[in-house]
Amino acid sequence: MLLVDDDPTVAEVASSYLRATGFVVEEASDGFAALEAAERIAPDLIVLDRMLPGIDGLEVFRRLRERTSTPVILLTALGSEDDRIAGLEAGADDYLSKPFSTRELVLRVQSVLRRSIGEFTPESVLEYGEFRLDPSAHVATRGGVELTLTAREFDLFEFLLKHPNQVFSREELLRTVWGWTYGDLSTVTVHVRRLREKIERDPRSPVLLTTVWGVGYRFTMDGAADAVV
Amino acid sequence: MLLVDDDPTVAEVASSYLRATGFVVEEASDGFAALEAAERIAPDLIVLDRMLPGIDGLEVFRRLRERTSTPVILLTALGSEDDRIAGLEAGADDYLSKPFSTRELVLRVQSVLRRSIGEFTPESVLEYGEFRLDPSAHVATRGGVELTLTAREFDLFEFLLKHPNQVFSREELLRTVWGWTYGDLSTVTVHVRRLREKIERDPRSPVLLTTVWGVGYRFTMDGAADAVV
DNA sequence: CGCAGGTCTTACGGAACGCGAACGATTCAC
DNA sequence: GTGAATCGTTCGCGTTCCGTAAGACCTGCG
Repeated sequence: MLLVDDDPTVAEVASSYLRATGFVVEEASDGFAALEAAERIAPDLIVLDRMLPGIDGLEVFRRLRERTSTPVILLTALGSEDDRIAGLEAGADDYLSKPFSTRELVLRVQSVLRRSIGEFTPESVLEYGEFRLDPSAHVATRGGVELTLTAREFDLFEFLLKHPNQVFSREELLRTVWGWTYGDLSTVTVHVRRLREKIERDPRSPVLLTTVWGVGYRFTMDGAADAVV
Repeated sequence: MLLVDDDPTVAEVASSYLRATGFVVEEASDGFAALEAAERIAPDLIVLDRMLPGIDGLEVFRRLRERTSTPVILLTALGSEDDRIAGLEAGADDYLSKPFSTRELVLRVQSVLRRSIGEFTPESVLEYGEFRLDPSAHVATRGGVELTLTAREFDLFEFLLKHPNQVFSREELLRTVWGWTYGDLSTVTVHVRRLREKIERDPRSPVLLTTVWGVGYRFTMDGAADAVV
């Protein structure tokens, strides 16, 4: 997969998450590099920012279309419906407006790939200890017992499971899981609490989803039943 | 393949994309040229715009049907006027509403061709648990008992049966089952409700076709007769 | 021990969402 | 032409979820 975005932050967050999902991601930061890379690696999918230095994203898109039929997801700064229509008319396969959550991006990517290639997508089921999480079915279980998570809780849990033993600040979580660039950090706090309520044996003293004081949160599997994959 | 559209932009983008995919594409920009070309080159598939100068697309379609059984994909401008999509369902092999992504078009083209070639392979019957669904005969049964589904309900059910244990957003269903690029999402809601009315033991508390709050719908077979997978 | 900043808990209002029912419009069968 | 059937839409209602605010609690440090 080829990811084209001139904003290093967006590129880094998005690509790391896509990689964690199982995709092989190549990056490009401008139009020329994008065209060159598309030629070189022949990706099965291209995520393309509309606003690019040098050649405009749409122009890059047109040139791509001249020689290949690779699916393209278009990213744009402002999410107006007009842009969406324009993008679709130009032939983009899908469309996403910034800022977007990583979940949204992965969903679109999978949807497009599912349509173009078939059933296969790298992310099938996520397993970690006694936890099992199936994003496509949106089902989470602990030891076979289903956990009823809300959409946000599911996203948060999914992200943490994909990046275990790693500390994330509230800002980071807000950016990657929520897709916000700013916002009330207590939103994260509360959702972490609610998630704990559902996955921890004793939510009062968390073992899995722990607080790293002054830094953020971390998901770990310390428990005895650590038959990790 | 014959592509008929009076809009040069659409024709150019679509045809170049189809060619990049590997099809041999002939173009026509009005009804007469379309009929003439259809006669001359005997294409294996025709993509036909509904709105055409001179003879209307529908009229072209009827005349085509008089002398040949070439598969036809109809392009319609949604919302522009009273579209008789429902009535065309019987006649056209598929239809797509503008604006559409070119990839969507390619997918439909491939699907139609696959169908027209493998038309006589009787193993297109879909079975899942106690459900049995025969797309070619348009008959659905549950435990041998026939379910009287409408066209839309059948399409929806067919899609869900083909992709069990997977969540689909309303938007996704609208695009894949209805062939719309955008539209009223409550359309999906209502049809899901109607379908539930016919396949669920207790439609009030669905077991098979469940709602995933904030995400979409999912078809699952939890029931006892689960000899699947 | 007391303070300050960070974290947890609870509660609440608004918004989003899904559901049900019903209504025209249209089509098809007779 | 008439009536039944299908389909897409609309509206009101109840529910669920989410984000924020406010206070209590905890941790680290002087």
